[in-house]
Amino acid sequence: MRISELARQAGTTPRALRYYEEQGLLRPARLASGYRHYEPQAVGTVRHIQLLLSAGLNTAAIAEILPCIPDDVTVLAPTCPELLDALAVERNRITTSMDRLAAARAVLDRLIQAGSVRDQP
Amino acid sequence: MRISELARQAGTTPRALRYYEEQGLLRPARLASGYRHYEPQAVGTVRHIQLLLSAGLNTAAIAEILPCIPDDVTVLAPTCPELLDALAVERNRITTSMDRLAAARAVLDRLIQAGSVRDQP
DNA sequence: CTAAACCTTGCCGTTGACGTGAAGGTCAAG
DNA sequence: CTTGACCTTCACGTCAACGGCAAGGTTTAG
Repeated sequence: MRISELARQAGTTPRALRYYEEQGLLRPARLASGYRHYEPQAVGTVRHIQLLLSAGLNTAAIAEILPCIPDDVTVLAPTCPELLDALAVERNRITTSMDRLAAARAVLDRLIQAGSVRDQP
Repeated sequence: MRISELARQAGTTPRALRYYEEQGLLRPARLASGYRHYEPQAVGTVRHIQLLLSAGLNTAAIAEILPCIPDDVTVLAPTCPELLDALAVERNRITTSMDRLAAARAVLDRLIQAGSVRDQP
């Protein structure tokens, strides 16, 4: 498939896909015309990228982790053991972020609570 | 207290505090010399700002919400009812972020699991 | 065969929360 | 009274993940 089709199926833009390639996250084949050619499994790969990006990982971290994520999401292939540390680091980062989000949400919850109670004294 | 002392106590930098003021989050008094003068409670305010920033709120949203957060965190003063919508919007944003983080962490967990199992077949 | 709809590389623009000097005023210690 | 550690206001720089546009090549429908 070509870049626009992949973008459509993965819910992103061609520009983003070229950026991912520039960052070493994707390595599409090239047609004789110079056009990028993607395998169907690239859809899943891009979805993984987006997921990890939305979790606050940067492209460098994803580039390190991505090779360990198998094409078939349901079958976890033997991953790279030497990356366990990196994985743990990112896992901890995510947990820390979640804790901060929970704390911030608690503050908002208390404000919402106080505001709502005011309407029903 | 002056700006560097506040920065120290709140765990940030003078530059950030000036930025917060520029964005309308802080309104310190001024000495005759032109120096900014902060009340001790500003420490808590800055901590709230940092918390909300780390939760993904931007300074505009915080500027809207911050006036509703009382100095004494344990005593929730009557808040501004007209901001309940804005509060709910941010709350939902946070919840969405937490969900994404959880999903990403689950992916990492499965990779870590697969990697660890490999060492104990 | 031509026009529309793709694709390519290249390169500058954007957004948010600051960092980093520069040029100068202020204050406490010796 | 001077030195050094503060402080002030500009104002430009940074970083990440793209957006957008230009100038050109390719493919496909009619």
